[in-house]
Amino acid sequence: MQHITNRHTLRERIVESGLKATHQRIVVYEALMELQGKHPMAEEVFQHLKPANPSISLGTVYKTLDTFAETNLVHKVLSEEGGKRFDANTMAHSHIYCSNTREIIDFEDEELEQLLQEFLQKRNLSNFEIRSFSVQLTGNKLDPEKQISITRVIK
Amino acid sequence: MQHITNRHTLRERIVESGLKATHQRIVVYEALMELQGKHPMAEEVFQHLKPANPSISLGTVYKTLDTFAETNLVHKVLSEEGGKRFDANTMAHSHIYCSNTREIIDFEDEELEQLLQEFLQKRNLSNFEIRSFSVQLTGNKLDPEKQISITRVIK
DNA sequence: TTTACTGCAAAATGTTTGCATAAGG
DNA sequence: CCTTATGCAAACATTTTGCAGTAAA
Repeated sequence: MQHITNRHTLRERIVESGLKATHQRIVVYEALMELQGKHPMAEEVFQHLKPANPSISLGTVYKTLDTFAETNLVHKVLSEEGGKRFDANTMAHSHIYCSNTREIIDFEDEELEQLLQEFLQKRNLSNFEIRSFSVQLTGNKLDPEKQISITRVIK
Repeated sequence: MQHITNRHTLRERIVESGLKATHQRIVVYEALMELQGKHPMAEEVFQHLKPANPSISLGTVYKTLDTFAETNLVHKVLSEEGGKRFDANTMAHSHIYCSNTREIIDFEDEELEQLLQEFLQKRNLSNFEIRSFSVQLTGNKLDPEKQISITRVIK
C-alpha cells in the first residue's frame, strides 16, 4: 500500500510526467493519494479538496484527472456502474467489485500478476501490442464474523 | 462464436430467465445477437432495431438491457470510456480494449479461463464469494499487413 | 514572454424516473 | 383480469466545451 506523499514529491512526479506543476494539479494528485483505495470519481475528488481549496473548479478536476490518466500518472478504473473512476495506485493490481456494497476493492496478488504476465508472454498475440492487463473479480464481500454472504444478511 | 438465433429460441430464453416475452424484449435481444462482438450501448441497440420497429422507445431499450443484465441473460461489459455496454455472448471470455480504435474485442481463450479458474480455486479468498471474473487487456491492434503498431501508422 | 492551464457557464451526453396506457400470461 | 411492461417527456447525472483571463516556466 502506498502512503500519503508530501507535496514536494507529488510536484516532482507531475513534472516527470512532462506536465506543468500547477497548484491545482498538485492538490488533485494529493486528494487522489488521500483517497487511495476509494477509486473516486471527479466529483468525489472535488468534494474532498474543496474545503482547503475553495477556488478550484470542478471542470479543472475533470481535465486534470484526464490529463493524469493520459500520462499514466494515475490509472482509470473500469466501474460496473459506468462512471469514470481514478486510482493513484499505479502498481499492477486487480480489483474486486462487490455487487452488494458497490465498492471496488483492491486485490494485490503478486502470483496472479505473474501468472498473467507469463501467459501473455507465452501466448504472444501477433496482432496486438498489449500494454497492460487487469483482472476484474465480481462477487460479494462476506460478513467477517459469520463468514456468510452479505447478500443473505441484508435481504 | 454464437450465431444469429431465431425469435422462437430468443423467446424461450427470455421466458427461461423468468421474464415476460414481450415483442420489445425479443427484438432487443435479437439486435444484441446481431451486434455480437460490437458491445453496443443502449443507443446503438436502439438505432439498430428502430428501422424495423419504429414504435419502440429508447427508454424501453435502456430498461430492457438492465433487466437482461440483472437476470444474466446478457452481460454488462466494462468500458474504458465509461459508458454501459452489453454483450449477448455469455460464455466466459475476456476483452481487449484497443486504445486507438476504442473497440472492445473479444478474446476467447480456454487456457486463460482455466488458468484463472484454478488460481481462484487455489487462492480461495476467505472474505469474498467470487461469482465471476474477467480479464481486460489494453493495447493497440497491429496493422495486419506490416505487423507494426497502428499508433505509428496513424500518427 | 510565451505557452499552457484555469474558471466559468453553457451545452452535450448518457441515463433514470413517473405516470397514464397497453399488452402478456 | 391482473400484473407487469411500454412510451413519452421531463428530470437528472455526468462530462465536455469554448473562451477570456491567469499563472507557470
